[in-house]
Amino acid sequence: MTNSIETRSFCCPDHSGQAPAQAILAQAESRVKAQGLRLTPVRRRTLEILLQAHGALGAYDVLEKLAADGFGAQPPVAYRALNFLVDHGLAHRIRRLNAFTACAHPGHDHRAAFLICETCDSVTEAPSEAVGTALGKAARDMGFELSRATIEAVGQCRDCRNGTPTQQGGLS
Amino acid sequence: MTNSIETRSFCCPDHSGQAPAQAILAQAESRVKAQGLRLTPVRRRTLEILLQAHGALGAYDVLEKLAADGFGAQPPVAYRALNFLVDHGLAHRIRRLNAFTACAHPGHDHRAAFLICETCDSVTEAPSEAVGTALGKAARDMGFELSRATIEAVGQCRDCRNGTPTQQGGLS
DNA sequence: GCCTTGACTGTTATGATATAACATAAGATA
DNA sequence: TATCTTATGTTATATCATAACAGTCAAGGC
Repeated sequence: MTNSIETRSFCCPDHSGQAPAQAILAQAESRVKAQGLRLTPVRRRTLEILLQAHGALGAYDVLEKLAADGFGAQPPVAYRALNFLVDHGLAHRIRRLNAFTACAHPGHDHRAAFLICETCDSVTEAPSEAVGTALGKAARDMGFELSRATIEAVGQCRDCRNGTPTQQGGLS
Repeated sequence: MTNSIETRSFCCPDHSGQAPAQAILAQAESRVKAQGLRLTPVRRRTLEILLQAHGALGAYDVLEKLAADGFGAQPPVAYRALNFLVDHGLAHRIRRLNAFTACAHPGHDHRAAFLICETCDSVTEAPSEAVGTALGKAARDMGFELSRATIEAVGQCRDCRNGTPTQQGGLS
């Protein structure tokens, strides 16, 4: 493996270094507090785990890491923390993978679209204003009032198309 | 329950009568045969079950009905048939619901978007050319080559917004 | 301070969804 | 019919997710 952090540019550019993750954590902390909620140790650690992962993690992967850190070792521990993060815009659920990923752009509400690479399993959040607009229109044309949407694309990421596939499924 | 078939106009208009379902089955038969494949009894019956359902059905719901008809009663029986239908464009998988629904427009390949009503659980296939185009562009801008996508919207359907909610989760 | 209250965590138990692996049967082809 | 391929059925197990309840902790009122 010759993958320096620099060669893995496609997946999670925002997470690659230490600083951005710290920044996101701090941002999450204040954002959550502003809503009168608490970023408790489990929740904070869960977010850290997601931020450190390049790609999405299953709930049981997260659970394993939480348990190793001394938190509870039963599924509800992980699911509760993950659902909290998802409910408050700090993480996303990737349904196709039965997995979760940290939100790359917390702080502003947004419709998210995900690009899932079949070769390296990376999951990238793509800007999706236009997609959301188109979907909203299609729904409205059918008399449907849209509240939220899941948009997940499967294909091949830039790096893998360029012949520099990297294994990014787990922690870095 | 006073729901005549007519009042349930939002969900699956194409499936509501007997004739369209028969037409879709016939179309499926020839389409599959043209590809050198077979629409075997389990597969055919599975498609019928999906066509008769207003809304999406879970694999175990389908399995139960198949078993009642004398087919195998173990999960792989249902999953194999369902996966066959999905792989050949005769059904769709609704990931948010862990469920399956018959394709409303078989015969032409298309990107499908689904509108899932939170009130009555109906699942409607919406035209999604524009959504697909927007998503394709967003992906291309990130160097991602898109092969297929899951687009699922959650909200409230026309009937439920108009105050005529109907229970449409299962068979008619 | 300390007590109440509500939110959070941990645990047990179970439910729901999905697939691997292998044996048998049915269709197609020569 | 012999053979090959595809499909079906079964057993067993993997994987994902939640209900329900008991104990714990933090914040605000007294």
